[in-house]
Parts: sequence; C-alpha cells; structure tokens
Amino acid sequence: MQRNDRKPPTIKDVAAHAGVSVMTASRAINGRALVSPSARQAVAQAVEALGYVPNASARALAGGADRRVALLYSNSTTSAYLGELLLGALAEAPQRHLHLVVEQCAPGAFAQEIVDQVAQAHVAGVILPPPLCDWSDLVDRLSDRDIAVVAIAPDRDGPDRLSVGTDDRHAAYDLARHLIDLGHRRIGFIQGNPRHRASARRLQGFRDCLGDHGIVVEDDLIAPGDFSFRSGLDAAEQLLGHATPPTAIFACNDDMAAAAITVAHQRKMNVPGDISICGFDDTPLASAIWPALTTIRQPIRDMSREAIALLSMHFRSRDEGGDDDSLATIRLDYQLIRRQSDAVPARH
Amino acid sequence: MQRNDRKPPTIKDVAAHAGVSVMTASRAINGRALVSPSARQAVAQAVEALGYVPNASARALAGGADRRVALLYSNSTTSAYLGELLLGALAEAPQRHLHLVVEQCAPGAFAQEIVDQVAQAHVAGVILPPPLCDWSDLVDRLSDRDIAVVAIAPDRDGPDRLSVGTDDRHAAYDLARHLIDLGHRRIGFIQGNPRHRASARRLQGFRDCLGDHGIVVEDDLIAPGDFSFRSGLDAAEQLLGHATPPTAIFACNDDMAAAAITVAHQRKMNVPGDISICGFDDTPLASAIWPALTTIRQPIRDMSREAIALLSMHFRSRDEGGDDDSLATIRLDYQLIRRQSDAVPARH
DNA sequence: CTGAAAGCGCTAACAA
DNA sequence: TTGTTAGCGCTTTCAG
Repeated sequence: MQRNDRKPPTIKDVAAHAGVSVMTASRAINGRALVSPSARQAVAQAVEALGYVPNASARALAGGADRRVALLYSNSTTSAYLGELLLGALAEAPQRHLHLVVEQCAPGAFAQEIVDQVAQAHVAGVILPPPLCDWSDLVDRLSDRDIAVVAIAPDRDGPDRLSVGTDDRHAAYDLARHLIDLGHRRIGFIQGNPRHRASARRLQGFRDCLGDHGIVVEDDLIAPGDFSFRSGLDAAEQLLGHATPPTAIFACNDDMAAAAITVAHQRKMNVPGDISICGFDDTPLASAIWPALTTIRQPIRDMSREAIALLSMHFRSRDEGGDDDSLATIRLDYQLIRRQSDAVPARH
Repeated sequence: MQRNDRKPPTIKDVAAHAGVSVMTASRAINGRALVSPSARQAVAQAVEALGYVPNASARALAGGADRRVALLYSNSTTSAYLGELLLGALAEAPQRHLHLVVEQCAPGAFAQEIVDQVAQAHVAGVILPPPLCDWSDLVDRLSDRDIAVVAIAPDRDGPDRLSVGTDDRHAAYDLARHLIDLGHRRIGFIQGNPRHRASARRLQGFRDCLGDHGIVVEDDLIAPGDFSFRSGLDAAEQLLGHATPPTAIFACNDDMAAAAITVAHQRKMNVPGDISICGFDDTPLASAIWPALTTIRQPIRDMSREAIALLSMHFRSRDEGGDDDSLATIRLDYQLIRRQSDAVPARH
C-alpha cells in the first residue's frame, strides 16, 4: 500500500532510472523515431516503475503547441446533450494537446458580444453545438477574427466549413425501413420543428423509404409538430383519430413519441400491441418511460471528440502548409436502438 | 476589426507597456499586496489594452501549485447530472488553480482497480457523485492512499468527511408544506428506491410536515416505488384507486410524478384541476411534459463548484497547518420550482 | 514597495 | 542515435 508521494516523479527521475539523458527519455516517452530499442525499453520500464505521468503544463509550455479551444454553449443546450459533448471533448483535448475551455454565451447576447468574449479568451478555435452553429452571423464574425469554427450537427454543412454530424435523412430512412420490415404499411409521421433543417431531412428519409417500398404516403398521416411534448399530443390525436389509423407512428423526436404513447394509452390502445411508436435522439426520456422507446441514437460524445480532432488537424495543416485549408465534414454513424415500443402489426 | 495576433501577449509585454518590471506586473495581476496604487493601475490598463490573459500552463508550472483533481463517474450517472457537475467543476477549477481531469470508472470494476486508476493519474483529490460516494470500500481505500475525497450528495455525511449536498428532508418538508398551504389535506406519497437513503429522508420530511400540521398520515396513502417510471405507474394506480383518493400526490422523483400524471389522464382526471402532482429533482422531464411539474431543484452545478472549493481549501490548510484537517460539510439551498401541476384542491 | 536571478518540467533546436 | 543548450511564461526566492 504505497503512499502518495509528496512530489510526483519528473522526466529527470525517469532518465536517471533508465540511465539515459532526459532528451532520450522525452523522445522515447513521446514515441518519436531515433531512439534505440534498448533505450526505449529502459525508459518504458522506468516509467512503469516510477509511475511517471508527464506534466501537462510543462509540456504545453515547452512545446508552445498548446492552443486553447472553446466549447461554446447557449442556454438552449440541454445539460444532457452538453454533458455528452463535454465528455467527448474532455477526453480528446489532452491527447491533441489542446486546452479546452467551456464558455456559456449570455442569453440574448449579440453575435459581436459573444465574439468579443471568445476573442478575449484567446482561443484559436471554437466548437459550436446547435443552435449556435446555425447562427451565420456569429460564425462569420468568428471566422473574420481568424478563429476556427467546428459546427456540431449543423443544419447546413458543406465543403467550405468544418463540421461533424450524422446523416439524418439516412437514419430516418433506416428507422422507417425497420418499421416496414416488421410488416407495417400504414405509418404515421410526426414532424419536427420546421425551423430546424433536421426536421425536413428526417421527413425526406421517411418519404424516400416508403417510396422505395412502393408505399404511397398519405398527407393525412403526416402530422405537424415542433419537437415539444405538447405538439406530440395534438399530432397523435390527429393520427389516432384517423378513420383508418396507422399501425405505427414515427415521431421526429423522443418527446413527441412519448406524447404519442400517452395518447395511445388514453385511447386504451396497447403499445406496441396495437400500435408501434418510435422516437428519435435517444434522450434519457426514451428509456425512462414505458414502453421504452425504439429510437435513433446520435453519437454525441463522438461528435465532440471528432470536433476536437478536426480542430487539431486544422491547426496543424495551417501551421505547416500555410493557407492550406483542408476543411472537412465528418459524418458519424448513428445507431438504431431497439427497445419495447415496436412490434409486428396486429392482424386485423 | 482587429485580427487574431499570432502570439498572445505575455506578462513581459504587459510590464513593458506599464513601464514596470515583470515582477511588479505579476504581483499586480494576482492582486497581491505590496504594490503601489499607481503601479497597480498602470498594469491594469496595460492588461486591458493588450487583452492579456495569463498563461495557465506557465502559471501552474512556476507556482508548483497545480494540483490535479478528478471527477469520477460511473455509468449509472446520467449525462444530464454529469453535465451539470462538469459545468460547475470546470468553472471553479481554474480559479482555484486546480486542474480537473474526468475519469469514468469501468463498469463492474473493483474498488481497488478504481483506486489504482486514480492513483496512476496522480490526482490529489477526487469528487465522487452518487452512487460512488456511498461505496465505503472505495472511499476508504482512496483515503488510505492519501487522496482527498469530496462526496456529492452522499447518503450519509458527517464531520469526518468532506461533502456537499442539500437537505432532502427539509426540501420534502417544504414541498409538503406547499401542498398544505394550497389547501390539500389528503396527500398521497410515492416512495423512492429504499436502497437510496435520500428516499427515507424525503419520506421523513413529508411525515414531519404533515405531523406538524396535525394531519394524520394514512398508511394507504404511502405507496412503494423505486424511482422508475414503471413503479410510479403502479403506485399511482394504488393511490388513485383508493376509496377516497388523495387530492394531491407527492412523488419522490420526476419520473414517478410523470407516471402519476399518465395514470390520472388515463382515469380522465384533470391535472391539476382534479389532482395536484409534484415531483422531485427537476430533471429535464419535469418541463418536457404537460402539465409541467412543480418540483424541487437541486443545485447540482453549485455542488460541484463547492466541491472544488472544498478541495482547494483542504489542500491549503493541509499545506500550511500541517495535519489540520478542517473537514466540512457544505449544505446548499434547494429551490421549489412551481410550474403547472399543482393547484388548490377542487371543492367536493 | 520594487527588481534581478533562478528555476518549475518539458521539448525545440542544435551539436556530437 | 544521443546529449547539450536554451527557453516557453510565470512565480518564487532574495536582495535592493
């Protein structure tokens, strides 16, 4: 039961223990070339024996390569989403020699104020989760100041900007496909907030899938919504009150799916026996309710991880190749999470 | 539209700009004593003019005072909770000159493994959210290794350990009081998971309050639960199926309160017209459903903020006073969030 | 009250 | 393949 040492070992201790110079130790530790296998191994053993952990501050200071990057969030970012983003970013940043700072932008602030705030923090780049990433005035001003921007799941992406996201259309297609594979033919759809472009993309995926399977999409079965539980209630009433109600409902997010379940229960319908209901996003709500929702999970944590990686690569290429802007869009895989809210349709 | 400078200004630039030595600048910036008002002001102006931001790495390296502290979480910590904890800790840590690292402990790991992992990271202290903070084997082993531990909302606290939390009993008392003030006399209670001591404390607060107002607590009106939505469904059925049902329900968390609302709706009852329903914790669910829940909010973000502060003070006193362990328990204020799920009872 | 010198732990750059 | 020299930006001595 070894006690916590007063002073943690430094690279000097490692070098001494391994019988090499500090520089060789440094090189070995960082896995650089130009180190003999024997020296490499000796250092590795010393590190192990001493329980050496590099001092990040010293490393950053000496390397000069420590850059600050900010994760900016607004008060409309839910803490669950933010939590995931933070975990991904916090895990990746040290490995990329980036120092992460987290900043909240004041509610109702002007773009210029936010830019000033960020600039004052001397960050070289910012990660912008929605809805900030879709605030073009903000993004433009940041770019004008020479601050790199990575958008997380933006409404619009393209080769002219750094972004990471998932393919909403494709995910919606897959979820619809899942329902069709179960045997459903009449499928109701609850739309998301029309102001979010993701809504349109999810609907598009849904439509494409039904079309590809030769199913005609009735307008009556596409109900409006805005992502709120409340709107899901109304939409579900419309769908389930239909003369020939659907055997499945595809809600554009989990909240509205939960609302649909509530309405189904009010109407004494069994979920999923009488009606299958699927959500989107895999929020905590999805597994908090009964029946738990079959839904689509976005890899939020991976997104921020990739965002950090993207920034790191961007800085590197900019430092080296001059103005070589290797802008990129990373597309991550979503996941269909199957739970208990879907089943084969009841035979009539 | 000033461009982002290649190199951020250093303390040297500030000193030069202010016409003083680097040392005076340093002292002024850190608000130390022994600096003439004139020098202090000159430095302040220089900082302002140059947009100087101290380099945290350099500061930590030189000061030698950079300590690492870990926020340890298990996979049973929800991301919303974790997100709040992170925001608080990330905001406070830099100010206290502490470097925060975030570590997940592997699911199913033994206490010893987790301790080894933490020890390898060379942290001087850890913040333990529930349920980790109630794992006494883990806490003991950490202490044995001379690693300071701050428990967040532990089941059991006392003068022998560092902890921060809220007064569950008191909060429950207040919420019950709120219902009584509205005019309710028959109040149902849905218990939390009996394995969490918070459940017992909430029930105690509820009982105490009713007792203080001369209301007899019928055993029939105390329904079992375990914090899950599912259990809330059963409990609400029991309560609302009672020969003389209560006019209000106090659920031990939001999930169960949401379940109670679902059941009430199934029974064609109006919430809050026919029955008031309150939750606890103010999770995102509370405002995602209709009617939005009146509930108790725990200041999670402040808890982690205080936890960092506690660690900082602990280190300081230990460094100075030798083995002076000024252990402390911080109790934060909760907040009663009034939304739309409660009202005065209907006249019969 | 102020400043000069030294060094925190590490890694560029150079030399050997 | 290695070691040496310098210095990152800041703060701690300790002397003015």
